[in-house]
Amino acid sequence: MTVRVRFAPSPTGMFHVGGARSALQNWIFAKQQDGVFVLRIEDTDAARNKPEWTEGILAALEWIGIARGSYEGPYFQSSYATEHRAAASRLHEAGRAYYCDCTREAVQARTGSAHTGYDGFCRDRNLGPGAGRALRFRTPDEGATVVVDLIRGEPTFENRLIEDFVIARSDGSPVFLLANVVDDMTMGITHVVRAEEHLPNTPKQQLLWEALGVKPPVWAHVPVVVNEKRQKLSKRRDKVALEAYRDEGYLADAMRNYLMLLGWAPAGDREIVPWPAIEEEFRLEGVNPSSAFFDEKKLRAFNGEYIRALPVADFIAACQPWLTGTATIAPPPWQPDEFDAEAFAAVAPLAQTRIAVLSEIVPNVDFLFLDSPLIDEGAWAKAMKEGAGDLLDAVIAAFTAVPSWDADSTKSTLEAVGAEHGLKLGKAQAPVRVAVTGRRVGLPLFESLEVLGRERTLARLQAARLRLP
RNA sequence: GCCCUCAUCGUCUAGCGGCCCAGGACGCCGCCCUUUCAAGGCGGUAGCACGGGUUCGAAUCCCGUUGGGGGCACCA
Repeated sequence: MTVRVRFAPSPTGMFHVGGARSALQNWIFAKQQDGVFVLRIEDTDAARNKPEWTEGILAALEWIGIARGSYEGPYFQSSYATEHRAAASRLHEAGRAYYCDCTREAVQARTGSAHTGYDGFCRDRNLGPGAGRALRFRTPDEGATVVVDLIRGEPTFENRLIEDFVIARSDGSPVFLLANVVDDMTMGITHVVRAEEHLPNTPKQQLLWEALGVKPPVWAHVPVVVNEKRQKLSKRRDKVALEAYRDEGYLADAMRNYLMLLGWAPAGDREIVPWPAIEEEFRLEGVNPSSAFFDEKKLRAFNGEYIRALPVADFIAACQPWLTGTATIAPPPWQPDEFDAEAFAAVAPLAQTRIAVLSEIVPNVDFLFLDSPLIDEGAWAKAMKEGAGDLLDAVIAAFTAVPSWDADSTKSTLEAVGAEHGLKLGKAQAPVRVAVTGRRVGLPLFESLEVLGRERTLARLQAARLRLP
């Protein structure tokens, strides 16, 4: 029997990083088992559904390495309504489900609590279908349901504590618990790898599989990804959109590597691991059952490593979206025709070790493509202390006279000028850096000056000098 | 409240009875290198939640406590 797994997101307009992790885990598991990865869009909730959301899911999956065409689907839950309803009536006909006309208020009035579940009031009233009547699954009164889980062993649930839950609403439409099971059945799913938050649903679903006469799948509930407060990552309060990370300049390779290390570690003291090795070594059984904090600091470190490992040409190519702007990435501050690819290429290797996310490329190189640099006033105040004017005058004169405009020459020139003013190079370069780049920190100064050119350098130095007393 | 579940440095983890007075990584802190900042190199900081067992021996097994998380809809 071939292994079939599925990833079944509901379209919400953004792709949750936790979802990306589940998708990746499913994907790898399928690949290792020579199985099939099925994508199913759970679009039955109209409120959570827009056609373009689906495109977003496909694009996000593609970005992290799950390309369209390499998996089965996407299927849409909404197009299986017939199967869902058929299953519901089969369950009813078999006496495994019954109609119930209790309102939530009525149940609460009887049980006196909002959280004790349904009390089985309509179990034996033999109601037929009708307006205001939902279909409930009759759960066993005795015994226990044992969930076989690759990560958690065998969580066991006492059947008598499982309420008679609704499987079809009073308008006849199936509820998630049922639709999800029926879809998995019709798609021949053998292993369900999903987030731990679904564990409490599992006994109910397993009961449904059994009632429908099909052997339940093997489950694997991976731990949830949490925020710094150890709560499940939520789209409302946390940064969870994969797209947001992508647009900030996280590399897909770094992201997927990091995501896979949440709850799992390869053998040996390794963390940055090539994707093929992860695909080979990952084991669902080896996933740590406790929740994992999504640490953006560590993600950044990973990303920096991946950026530095890029051949320069690839690094330059990877920077393009931030150099031009895209539909979702803001354009840089310079005019498009002011961009000079040659100058950028000259400076790219210097930037490569200095940024952790690609979007940081912009503030590092903007001074090259702007008429005048964006001056950081804080940096200006700090660098332009008394004596800066004199120093700049001397630098302007010396730079004007330097025979050859290259990094070595400007460096030794500034060194000499600085010495005359009793300043070491570290101090002397500060005012020049701010005058030319607008910032206190940045790429190596003299290399930057070389690329900028003598005229533009001098012009900026003079402009800065004019601002000084 | 009920059900389920989890528990090694701040964080992600290695460890699956002796190799561990617990290893790696991120972070943080020093030092070196150095034209700023990075990168790189070197060093440091910090942990087996607690209490009982089991065992010659426990981070590793069992029980309990505490703490955290998830779930309890005619949402998915």
